[in-house]
Amino acid sequence: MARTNTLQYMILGLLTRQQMTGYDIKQIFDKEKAEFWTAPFSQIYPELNRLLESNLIALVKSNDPNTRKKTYQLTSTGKQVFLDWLKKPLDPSVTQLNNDDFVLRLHFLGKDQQGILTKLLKLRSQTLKVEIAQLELELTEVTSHPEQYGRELIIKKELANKKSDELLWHNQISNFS
Amino acid sequence: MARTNTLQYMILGLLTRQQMTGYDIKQIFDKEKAEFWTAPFSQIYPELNRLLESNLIALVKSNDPNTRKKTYQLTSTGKQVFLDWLKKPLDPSVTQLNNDDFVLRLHFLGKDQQGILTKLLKLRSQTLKVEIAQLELELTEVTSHPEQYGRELIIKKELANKKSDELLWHNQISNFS
DNA sequence: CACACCATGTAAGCGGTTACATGATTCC
DNA sequence: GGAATCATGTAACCGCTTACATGGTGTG
Repeated sequence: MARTNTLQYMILGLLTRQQMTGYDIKQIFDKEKAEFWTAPFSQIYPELNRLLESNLIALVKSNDPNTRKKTYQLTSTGKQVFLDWLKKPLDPSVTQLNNDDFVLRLHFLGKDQQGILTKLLKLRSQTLKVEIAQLELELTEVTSHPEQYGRELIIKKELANKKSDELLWHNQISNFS
Repeated sequence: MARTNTLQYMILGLLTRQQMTGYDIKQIFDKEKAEFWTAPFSQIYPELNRLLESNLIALVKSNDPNTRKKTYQLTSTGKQVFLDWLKKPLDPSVTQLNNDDFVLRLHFLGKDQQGILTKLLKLRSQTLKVEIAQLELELTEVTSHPEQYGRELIIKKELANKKSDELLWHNQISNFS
């Protein structure tokens, strides 16, 4: 899924909710895994140290001196970097939004950010329409090849999913306005 | 997506259709990309040489001596290795089948392999039912957290997709019997 | 006192991406 | 004759997985 260090933004995103340890982050990844993301400790801890190094997060001073726990919080730079990432698809130069990038961002949006939310839904909806048109074409082609029956089923499945998604986001947008 | 050298099986699968060059394989990957798979030349060519080394594929002797083209065909060992991979989820010890593994296999199944096809559809359908039940639970939990509105939408989307898939495979199985 | 869980890491290896390199053939 | 396409590779890098390593805390 990942291309440009997605884990970094997932961690920053979780830290916008509240301060956490690496262990806490792993718990949340595991719990919310099915919908979007997972990562092992061997990826999380080094990443936290890199984020610390580049001042996107900072250690929370503990009042308990005998704990090994390292609790992290966002710095103001970190907040900004996360927000920039969140809004990146809304840049005018970006004309499409794939499912992974979409879901990753959606995960961190609440009803309070309805502006960004609506724009992302619209962009994703638009991308889906293009993809649906493309798949309709592929479907008409593949039905003339009975030996590719499995592939035909895959296209039908993908089409059904994308149509269902498009309808869901469309209705969501209507709810807001 | 891949865990245990999936590319290897994709190449073998394509070569069950007909003999091909590495260049041909890339073309097909690009054309059928949306549904399942893609790979750059830098991955394909080394993989072909590895497959050649382990005698799963063989060079087709060319009657044109001045071409650089290398056309490959499956060996009998290669055919067997591919079939074993295709049927692996049908092993009694395997009780679930994720979407990636399912789609990858489905892609190479025609109406002539209805036996394997039906079994794979049933296994996938069964896995989906479990995942749907899990997501229903998560949905009731998340609705009490209005700040996680985005996550709620993701769960709704995933639920709709999985229910749609389950219905599609269910109907497919009925068609066959 | 054992077992589960809390808590933080390092090392090796592999699959996949991006960039680089080379040269033939075909079509306008 | 230039551009697109055919055709086959190598090298460097990076993210991710698996395995390994260590030790504290809480509960039955």
